[in-house]
Amino acid sequence: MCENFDPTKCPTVGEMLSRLGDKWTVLVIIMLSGGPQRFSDLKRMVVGISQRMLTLTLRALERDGLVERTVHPTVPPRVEYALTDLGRSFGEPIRALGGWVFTNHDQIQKSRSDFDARHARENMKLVKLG
Amino acid sequence: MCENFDPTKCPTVGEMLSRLGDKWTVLVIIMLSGGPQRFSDLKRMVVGISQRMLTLTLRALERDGLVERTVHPTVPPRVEYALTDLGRSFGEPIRALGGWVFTNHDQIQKSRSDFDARHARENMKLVKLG
DNA sequence: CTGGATCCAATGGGATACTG
DNA sequence: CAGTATCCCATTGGATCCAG
Repeated sequence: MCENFDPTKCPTVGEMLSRLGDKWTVLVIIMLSGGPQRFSDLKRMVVGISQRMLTLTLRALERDGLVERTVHPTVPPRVEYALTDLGRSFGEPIRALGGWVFTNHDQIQKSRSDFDARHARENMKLVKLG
Repeated sequence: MCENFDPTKCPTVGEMLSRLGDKWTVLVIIMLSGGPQRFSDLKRMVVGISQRMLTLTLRALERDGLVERTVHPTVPPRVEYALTDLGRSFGEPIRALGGWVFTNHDQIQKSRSDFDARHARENMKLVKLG
């Protein structure tokens, strides 16, 4: 991947992969792909996320320019988060990845259960009893 | 991503994303994309990886059916790792992702430095001195 | 050479309480 | 409502030692 391109850009690839690999980023992006959302609405939509992690996730996405944060100076405060053009374009490779997993899901699952079965048999030998 | 597809497959998407987000998986896949490699060769190619993490990474990839492990019963032992067809096809969405980061690298970096500059200014206010 | 077992430090992330 | 600060636990990953 880095062979044909500027190697100095490779660390950024690693950083974006780490971001994708964290527990919440992709879910938040998916939820925002339907349109802007308020903080508390996102918290409700992304089931299981904590206040803290939603804040951290949104800050990271904002810093990378994938999400735009808009504060409406009303009372009570109203803050909206929306995908930027960059954020929306990011959805494309993500969907490609998701599509790959969907199409190959069964093969992956079969491979896993086969592997686990093989490994279980190997462990049986060591027990020698039971 | 999950809207139009079988929702039971979504956890697998999360698992594969976590795998991609770990520190070594993508690098190992890239190194194997040129052809089969021995354990110690991989350890040399993937600079900085520990024995332990190379083992864990390869096991995970083998379990998912992306990598095939072949033991040649010689002495000293010779073990080769190769991408399967599934593993090679996985490279496609990964490259798409990498390509996206490469093309948008500068915009991401600019967004980050802008964000950091803004945030630095905000923090200055709190210091009130210096 | 391949890789399992163990110990340890760093990080990720949840629960809770508090603020503007 | 939209966060920030703190505490705490689970997981990740590096270093090292050991074995087939």
